[in-house]
Amino acid sequence: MNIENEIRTTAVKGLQELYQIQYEGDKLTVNITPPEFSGDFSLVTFPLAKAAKKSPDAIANELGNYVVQHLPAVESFGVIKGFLNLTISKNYWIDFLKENYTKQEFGKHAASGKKVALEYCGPNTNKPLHLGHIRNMLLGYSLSNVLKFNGYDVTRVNIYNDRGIAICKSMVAWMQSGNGETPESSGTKGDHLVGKYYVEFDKILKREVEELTAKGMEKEKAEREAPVFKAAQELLLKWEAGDKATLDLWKQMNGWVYGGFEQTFKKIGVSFEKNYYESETYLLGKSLVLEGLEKGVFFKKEDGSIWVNLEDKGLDQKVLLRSDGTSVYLTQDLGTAQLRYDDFKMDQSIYVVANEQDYHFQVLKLTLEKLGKPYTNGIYHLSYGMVDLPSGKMKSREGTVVDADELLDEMFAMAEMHTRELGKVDEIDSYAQELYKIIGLGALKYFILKVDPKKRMLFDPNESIDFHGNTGPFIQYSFARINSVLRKAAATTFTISEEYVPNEEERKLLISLHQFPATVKEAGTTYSPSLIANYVYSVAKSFNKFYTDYSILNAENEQAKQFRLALSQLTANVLKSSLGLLGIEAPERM
RNA sequence: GGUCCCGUAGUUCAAUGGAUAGAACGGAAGUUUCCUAAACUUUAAAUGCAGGUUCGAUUCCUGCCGGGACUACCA
Repeated sequence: MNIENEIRTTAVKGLQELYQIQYEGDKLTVNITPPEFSGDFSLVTFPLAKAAKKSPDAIANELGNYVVQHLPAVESFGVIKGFLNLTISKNYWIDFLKENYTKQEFGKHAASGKKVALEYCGPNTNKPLHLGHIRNMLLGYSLSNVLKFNGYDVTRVNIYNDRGIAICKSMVAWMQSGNGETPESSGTKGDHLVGKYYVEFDKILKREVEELTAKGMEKEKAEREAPVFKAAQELLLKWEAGDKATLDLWKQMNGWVYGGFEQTFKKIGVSFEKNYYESETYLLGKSLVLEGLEKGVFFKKEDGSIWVNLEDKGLDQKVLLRSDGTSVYLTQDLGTAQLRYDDFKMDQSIYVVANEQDYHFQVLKLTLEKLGKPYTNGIYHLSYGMVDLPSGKMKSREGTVVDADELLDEMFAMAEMHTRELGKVDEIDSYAQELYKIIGLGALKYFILKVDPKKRMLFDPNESIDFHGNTGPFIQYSFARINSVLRKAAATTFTISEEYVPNEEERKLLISLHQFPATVKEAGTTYSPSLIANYVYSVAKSFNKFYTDYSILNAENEQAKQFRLALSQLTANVLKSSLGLLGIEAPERM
């Protein structure tokens, strides 16, 4: 139990004994005391004034006395304008350091037995991954790490939107103008090759629409009547009918895409334990819809289409099966949800999907609820904000997407450039290529993960991602520097004296490190890796200040040296763990 | 039209209803015989507008202004 919670618990007892009032511990406000006041933690007494029928200052004094008497870790208190500032005894901090500095995984929770399935990425198979997918993947992967750290049994899953009109468009264009091009024949990455023909489809379509409108046809009609569009629709029908040639080409082109995706996943450092494919779940979805129709929770219209009515929930009627019996997006998602539950029987199912699909997920949950599915309540949509460009939303058709592979390569090149500029290559040369990747990825991942997932964020391709200041490399550098010191110390255990009195900066750093477990816990319950990013930055900053102001290896005496080495060790562990939770590697040197 | 989200320094991001709204980049000025200067120090600079609730509002409520998303028998 951390000290903050002990303060809460003790204060709750105090309120009961002093004023006979019942108060819930988590409703008490306990913060780290701002630097301009003396004390370590502050309790706000204003909200208690009414119930206790006393002034905030009087409560603060009485409660302060109570806490000091009943909680040995608290040695003194001060009261300023209704704020009760508590000072933790130095022995508490010394013991805290002693107990934890050797733990590689300080703060990690034991397994709780709770199962979580976490879906992220969810690409279409007709074009390469872009910056939007990068935010998605980084969030999903990081969150999976955080939940594991907090004791959950997490399975990472991906869902491929591998069927439908989009992939048919790429197929048609490839048949018309591909001349048998393959990734091998042209040396093009598979997903990019298929994406090229998706763009090609649009070009052909545009040309044909122009020809038709020149002959006097209206634009909307021309878009439907264009031969290439009709060909794509026919291909979709053939696919649904199980036409062998169509299925073979579909499998081949999707195979190219999966090969390409696999490379990108590896490059960015994410992975999945299980893949789902909509082509394999839509039939199950259909059967669920029919099941609902039989139960009378869905209804059929005259044209044969099947609907769910969500007007009682403040939404609309939504189609579940088209009049021709084919399935829609929602149908597939119903099937996927069921299949996943059958596979894992998980307590919670998290979907990392952009907030443009908020409405879709409301509908999905309510529809599953109508079907009476027991796993409905465990579904959580982590709705993250989209990545915008200065010009607005990214649109693949308008060519304004930031390609994932290109961005990653740019980051690696930037990392190399910065490292060379600083003249650091010589010492590390054989390790250099690996290091550029570690640093480049560190910069990119931190840049994205430090932003609150729920908020949309801006990416300006013309402004390069920083390597200085509040960035991934800053934290990586702090870690590398600590490591350098620890290497020179050439020891892994240190003798911490109970007599040692930590200075202000050491104390501040200790408090900061002490917050690590609580921070990770909160990041998990709020699904916000950004909390960890902001936290680890403050730790690194705190350490760097300490590092410049005090010498570790040449400390004024042996006591100080041993204490500082242990403090450095714990800092290194926390930095490494935090970065690891964000999916960022911590380099031993840079 | 309806539903939902967002407006914080020049820019990109922070701030469970709590003390003087924090950082970073960019701007200005400094720190290297000493553990890695991708660091550290100093400095100027912000809550869209108007009300309300509260001891206290960037945070909650209402209205307005501005931006965005969703509202397909697309996925």
